Amino acid sequence: MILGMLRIKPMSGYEIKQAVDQSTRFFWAASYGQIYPELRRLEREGLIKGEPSPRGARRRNVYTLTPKGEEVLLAWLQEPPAPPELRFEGLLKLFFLRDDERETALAQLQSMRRQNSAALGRLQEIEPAARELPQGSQLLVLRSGIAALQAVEGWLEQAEHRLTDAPIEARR
Amino acid sequence: MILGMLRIKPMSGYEIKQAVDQSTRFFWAASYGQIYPELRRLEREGLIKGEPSPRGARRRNVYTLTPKGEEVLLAWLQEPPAPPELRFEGLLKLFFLRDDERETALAQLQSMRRQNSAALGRLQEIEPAARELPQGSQLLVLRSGIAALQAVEGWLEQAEHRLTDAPIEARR
DNA sequence: GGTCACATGTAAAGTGTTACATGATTCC
DNA sequence: GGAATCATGTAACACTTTACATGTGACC
Repeated sequence: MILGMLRIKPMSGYEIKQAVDQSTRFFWAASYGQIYPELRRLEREGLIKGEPSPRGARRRNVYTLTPKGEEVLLAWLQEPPAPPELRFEGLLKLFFLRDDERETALAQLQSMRRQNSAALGRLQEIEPAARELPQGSQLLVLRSGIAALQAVEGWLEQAEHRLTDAPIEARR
Repeated sequence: MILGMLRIKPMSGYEIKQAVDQSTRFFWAASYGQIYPELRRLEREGLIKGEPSPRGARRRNVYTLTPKGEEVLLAWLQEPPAPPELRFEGLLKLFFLRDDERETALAQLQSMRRQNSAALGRLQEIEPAARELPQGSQLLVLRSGIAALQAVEGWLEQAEHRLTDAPIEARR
């Protein structure tokens, strides 16, 4: 991820973190605790090169891809991707809830929908600006997120309705 | 997750692992390296109780929820869920690929589609049997997975077509 | 006898988050 | 002066995977 970010343009660790938070966060997050040690390691391995580039008296290190780093990045970009990994606590809770705990299931579905709508809203807000992005694939990826969240949204609504409209005897 | 599984029925660590692999794996996975130590910890904390239940000379430990464990489980089931976490390497690669690397982007999309179709196929295979599951929510969760994967499938196809049909100049 | 599924576990390595610490600059 | 942002970093902890180790039982 760091190599990919640095191919877009040379950046400091702080800027990489910002870029992640503004772009890949939804499908690939990273914290300072990962980024700074990793920058050192990548430099030790000769894949990137750091250069002091202070702003006033505020120290700052801007990293650039080395030719070797670009090589490694390109090879990685061509390898088939690892299967996606997901950790979805909401679904897990739903899975464990029994038919006699419909109230709780409904509440969980509503929580999930709130979260999902919020995320979808954020992506949709970004979309107009993303049309100006230099690389078409970045817009593509954003739209994949929008499509997936919209599907989840639809499913959540349907599930909620099914629980709400369910047979009378279960309703009490 | 362990508490939830044990509420369905008392199980050994081995059986819990099997249950996870057959059900929640797509949105919540677990390895033996997590399960066995965790079973010990949960027993130490009094949330579950293990009992030797050998099959022949093959030792085996079956764990049951204690009242305290059930209490903790119910409280957890009612807490609002943590936001889902995703790690999707394929999207990350796509994100970093430039418009002049369309061949690679296409290959990655195809890899993703193969993976996605395979996963979707597995879920759809399960679906008929899942209608007989004791809890409606389990079927609900399965269908959420099917819906999400179908959405991704559609998006992947569309993205592939756009890349294939697009003129050499970048297409927005 | 060999292979596979049953069954439990540990050690090491790898991955990742959180909280903290430090200091500069900008803006109100 | 105080708060927010820029900027870098570490330490502790939590989490997870992988590989290995051990032994039983069923089936061919």
